[in-house]
Amino acid sequence: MAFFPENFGSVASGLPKHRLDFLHRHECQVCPLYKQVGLQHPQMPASGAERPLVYILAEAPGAEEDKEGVQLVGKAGQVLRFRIPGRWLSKIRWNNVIRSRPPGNREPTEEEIEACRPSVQRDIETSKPKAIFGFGNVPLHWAIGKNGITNWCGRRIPIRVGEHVCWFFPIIHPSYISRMRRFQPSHIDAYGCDEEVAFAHDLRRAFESINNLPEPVVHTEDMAREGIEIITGRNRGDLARVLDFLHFAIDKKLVGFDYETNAIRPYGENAKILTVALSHRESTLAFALHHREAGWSASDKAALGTAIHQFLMEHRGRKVVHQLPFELEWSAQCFGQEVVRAGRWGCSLSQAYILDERPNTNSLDFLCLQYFGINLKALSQVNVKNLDADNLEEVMGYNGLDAKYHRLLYIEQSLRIKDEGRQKVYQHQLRRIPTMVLTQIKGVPVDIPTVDYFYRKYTKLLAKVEGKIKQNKAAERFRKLKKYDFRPSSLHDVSFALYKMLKIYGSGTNEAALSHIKHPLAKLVLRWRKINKQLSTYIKPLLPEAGNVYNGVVHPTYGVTHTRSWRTSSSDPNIQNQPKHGDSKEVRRQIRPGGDLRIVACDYSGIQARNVAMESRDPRLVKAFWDGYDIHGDWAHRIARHAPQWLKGGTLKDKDTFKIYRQKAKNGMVFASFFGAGAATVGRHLSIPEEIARDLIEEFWDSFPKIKNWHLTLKENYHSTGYVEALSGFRRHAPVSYNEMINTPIQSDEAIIICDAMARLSEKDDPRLQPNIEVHDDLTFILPKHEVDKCVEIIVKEMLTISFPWINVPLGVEVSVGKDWYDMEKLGEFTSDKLGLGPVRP
DNA sequence: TGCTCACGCGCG
DNA sequence: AAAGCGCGCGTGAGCA
Repeated sequence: MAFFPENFGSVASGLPKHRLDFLHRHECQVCPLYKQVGLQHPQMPASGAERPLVYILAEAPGAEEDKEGVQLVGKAGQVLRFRIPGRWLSKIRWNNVIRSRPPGNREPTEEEIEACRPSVQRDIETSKPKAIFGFGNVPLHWAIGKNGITNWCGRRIPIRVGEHVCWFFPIIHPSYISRMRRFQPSHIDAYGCDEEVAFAHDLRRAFESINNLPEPVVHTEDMAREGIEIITGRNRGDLARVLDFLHFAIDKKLVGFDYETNAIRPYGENAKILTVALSHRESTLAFALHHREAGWSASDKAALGTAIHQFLMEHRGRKVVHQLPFELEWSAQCFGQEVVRAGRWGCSLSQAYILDERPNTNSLDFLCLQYFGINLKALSQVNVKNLDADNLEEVMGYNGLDAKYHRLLYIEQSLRIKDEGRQKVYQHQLRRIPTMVLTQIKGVPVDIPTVDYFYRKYTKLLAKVEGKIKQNKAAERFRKLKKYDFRPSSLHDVSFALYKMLKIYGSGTNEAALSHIKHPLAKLVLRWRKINKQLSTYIKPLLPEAGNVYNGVVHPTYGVTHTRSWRTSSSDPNIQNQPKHGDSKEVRRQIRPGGDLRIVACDYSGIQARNVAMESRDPRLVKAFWDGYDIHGDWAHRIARHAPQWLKGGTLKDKDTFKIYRQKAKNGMVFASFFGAGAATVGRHLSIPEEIARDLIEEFWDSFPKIKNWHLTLKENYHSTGYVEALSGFRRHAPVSYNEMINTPIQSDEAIIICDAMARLSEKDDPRLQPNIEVHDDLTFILPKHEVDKCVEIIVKEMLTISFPWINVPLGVEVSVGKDWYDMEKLGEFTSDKLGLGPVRP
């Protein structure tokens, strides 16, 4: 008897095969726990229903369980049993991955788990449950060979346990919930900690799904490899075969598609697509393109290029890939930008992200294990980092498997998206991909001489500060004590020097902490950090040797499947965090298109506050945006009334003072309250006593009752559904903290507004209207000087067009223009209501 | 040497 | 019962 299927070979990680066989053969006789004394119920048998629907599998018996001889009757068991509906109790069977209590409740070892596996497996084979609910990491690893319960919980995975195939539901271990709880919930709708919401919801969904579970299918290696054909280009007829297949696929509704390349980005001189794979139903074809071992002649390659281009332009179905931005960017660079919007595409990664936004859960490997119970990665031995050096057949095998599973995964997830009513959100997600890719390709112009100038300037500045640090008395003392130079970059060194050696009163090493310290060393450390940040984060990545700038253009990547809030992110290098304030801002001079070109930045003004109005529909806040009521100024006055000491002797009658305190009221009080801050935080922000802050907040909620209401409704909905949903339709799943719960809709509404406007501009197919940069509330363009006015008119109109029914306040856009990204001057400010674009005033 | 982690800090 | 959140990247530290 095979104790576990081959495709879960990783279950055995750590133990050599002979040792596993030994443990499986002799079971309890060789179990390290066998000889343990003092156990009241060693080798505890499974209990409960003989033919259960649900098999509850926990880690190991605890003290209470050992005493009673029944699984999950201790504290953790109570947490779990509290949430199991009574009608289910007769349909459940209980067991643990190991059946004897380990000393001191320590985690069971792999040896113990494997010694116990045959008996647990036999019990499952005999009792034939429809589903196994596995609690915590130990059963998860037992079932699929993976750790990471917080990533896996709430899913269902088809698994094979010996002769029995069933569904596995990973759920957080109740003992973790019990430990995290801050109070004991008195009824089923109360939750003692954020994680308990996830726990309860996962459990409820698992029970609810039992009666309409599909047949579980666990893919084997043979199933995975079936129907994959590879073409090297070395044989007669190879070219015809590829052309044939492309012709065959051209009218197929759903084609899995995948490239293997020798680089992540397609911009470098040597960037090449090595192999290509297409998959349709039972036939998958992977063929060589520019791989080192490909057998094509130059004319073959030209013919292939033409054929692929034609396929991309004329394919009438949908090409489905995993991580569409990648395939689109390469397609555009290698076959022409016109292919980006020529055909229809699908993205299984985007589907996964829309269904569940948790990070690190959206790789093809993860999802294939989730949906098909197969460990795809284990089937290939390719070196992903250097595919061109790898064996061609191996690379194509890998490529073919990927394309095949893109398609299969897409089909599975399409059903799930439909079931959960997520089509509309997925469509929005899909729409922003070509939009973002075209912005990536357009890139951002870098002025090389300026980069060079800043590099020299900041290198010198850094050397100067380092010289001063060397001469510093305290740093000298540090050197004598520690026998090495004081490093401003080391938090250890900084902390030791200031708090241990110099015995300065305080703690912490961040700017807030160090800025209060008078000692020159603290000042020097801060100065060093500032300069080093400029140099290493904003200047060095633009130097030629960093390899980010191609022909004077940098192409930051936009992530559209990474964030917990549906915002985009930017990387390699990050273009969304370039300094904008104070002295640091000057590095923006590096972004300069030159000639007659101008940088034009269009910012949505106060978009997040407007999102709060949209979400809450609070009458006073909504009115503020229609009538121009100055909330922040009003609250500056109110704070001053409650806490006159706040003004430190100044008066709000003075214009400059008012401006400063209006800003403080905005950030410290108004926005903080919108986002769920409490009295302690507001008091700290405003430097006023917590009790006064509490009174202010009370008054604030009296003024904006529906905002508070909205917070509470969000919480209620979150508790009943297990996720937070925004007006945008984006969902964030448990566990979500109270403040995250408030923030998520705001950020995701903001994201859909800007991405929608960006997509509309991009779809006009006018290269001038394709933004070069997107920064959450800002679209930045590069335009010829004489076309700025004309283009801004179109851009502003598109950005201010109201395209969602839930927008209940006017939108505003502020435009500024400059020769580089530093010297930007305001061009104008526009609002949707004044342009007659709506929305309708409520 | 390569990996993960915490921290600090830039933006929204 | 109380509660600012969302990113990416450079750095050192600790571990294998």
